[in-house]
Amino acid sequence: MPNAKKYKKVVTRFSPNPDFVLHLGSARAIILSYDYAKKHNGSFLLRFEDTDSKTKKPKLEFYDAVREDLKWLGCSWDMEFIQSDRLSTYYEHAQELIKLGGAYVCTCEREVFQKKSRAKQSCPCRLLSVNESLIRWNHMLDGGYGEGEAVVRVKTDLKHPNPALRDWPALRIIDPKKYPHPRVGSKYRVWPLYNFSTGVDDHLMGITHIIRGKEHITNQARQEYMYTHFGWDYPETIHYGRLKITGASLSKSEIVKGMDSGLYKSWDDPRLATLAALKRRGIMAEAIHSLIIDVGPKPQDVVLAWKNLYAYNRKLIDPTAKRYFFVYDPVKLVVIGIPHEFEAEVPLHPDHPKVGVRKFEVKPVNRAAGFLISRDDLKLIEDKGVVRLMDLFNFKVETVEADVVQATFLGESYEEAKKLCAPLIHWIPVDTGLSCEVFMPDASIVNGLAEESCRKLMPDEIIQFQRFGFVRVDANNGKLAAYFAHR
RNA sequence: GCUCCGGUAGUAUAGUCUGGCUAAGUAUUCCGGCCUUUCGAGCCGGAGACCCGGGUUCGAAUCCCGGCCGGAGCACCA
Repeated sequence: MPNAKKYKKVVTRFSPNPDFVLHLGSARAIILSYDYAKKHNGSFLLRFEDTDSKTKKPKLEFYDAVREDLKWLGCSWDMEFIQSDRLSTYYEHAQELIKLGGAYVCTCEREVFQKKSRAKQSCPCRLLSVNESLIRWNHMLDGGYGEGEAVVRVKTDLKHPNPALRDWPALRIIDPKKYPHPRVGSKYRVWPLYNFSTGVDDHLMGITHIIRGKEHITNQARQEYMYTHFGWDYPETIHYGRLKITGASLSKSEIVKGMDSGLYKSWDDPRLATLAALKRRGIMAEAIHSLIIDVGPKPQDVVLAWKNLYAYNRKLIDPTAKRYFFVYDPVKLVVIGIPHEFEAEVPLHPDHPKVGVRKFEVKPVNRAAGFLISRDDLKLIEDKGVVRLMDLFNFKVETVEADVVQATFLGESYEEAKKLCAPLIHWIPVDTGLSCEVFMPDASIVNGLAEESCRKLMPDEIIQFQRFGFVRVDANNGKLAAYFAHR
């Protein structure tokens, strides 16, 4: 953290446009900003940057979605601002800046201005007196100009090598009838552009450290001209690179496209790396937190592997996730020669016996009993010949057909199974089980039966289906719906 | 095209500013072994990297130059 000691109190902010949901990339800005503020006993602000009702139109639903994601991440904010409530503040500062000679109202057509700017020449509007500029400014406010007819420009250096920095636009007119704002409707016609509102707000709100993506590096250079006009000091900045995760798009336009085309049904589709999707899959906020902190704020781009995130998450959930049997794509297993009834007790967590057990009753009829096992295990069974049902007994395979395996009881001893190198498989008694579908990360669905004791699972619980993977319970009413997290 | 920025193992990261203390540390992944009534966890071991080429220097991942590759910006978007 650069120069943290220079400031009485560190203040950081997260400033999203509420036109989209938050994703793993957003988490970088949020967590770094939040953590740095808290580490220095400072405060963390949330500021909605909703000043464009035309091309990046905010949507009401996203204000709350952002708040919820932030809370979920554990990054509570000390103050909240919404830029569409602050238009009068921007107007005051625009007027002041014009008075200071640091800005002017430009009525040139865009192409005309660009041509002049590229030639490093001043446009005629720049040469107007402060008074004339102020008259034009009032004209913007009172409706004398239509959309696109006038813009406030901040004076910079016309000879700056980067043409993007030359006299950048600060406020423009949006037709309030055509493009009403979702919060304030058609009340305002003059709206600040990003660099103006952000620059003014960062100063007014006492932001000391800005942590944001490197796409804002040139914006800093732009804003510094304005800060100089006002006589303000620019905050410390950290610009980090893009964060990507293999296989999942974090690009807004691509995700929106997928939503529009119906490819994704919702913002928390398991294929997406939105915070909502990760949450639904049972990725803990703390896992994302550790990951982001470890990745840090370097300017390099980062392409994460999912396994990396999973490793953080597994460390968190493995100690507490209860274990259950889930037989996917079930196949019947009939075992004959069973000498007596069994009541199997299977620990809910192998490393923590105190958590308790689940019980299974096996009552053979004519010394025979039926079970359901996963089709995946068929090959294993055929290959090995001798297999153990976990925490129950060993059997010898007689025949393996497409939908049923015939077998003979071999013994109860676990030691014997070990000696015979018998593989251990999970199972449930036939005619029991809770219908269950697991939503996989690729949006496919695995159907099967979860053991009876899963009936009492509550939504949001993160459990492990043994030999299958960790899942988060999404819904459980007569039928279990779960989202796959990872192995 | 112009203006910037960056390139350490499969992935991520430490070290780079202030050259030697590091025959490059850590996490994860992968492989092998141990343990374990899960293909989970744990334990032990192993494999694996400084983009390339010059230069400065007694000595360079660290400094300089060139190349290559990647990224960002060049909106009356944020």
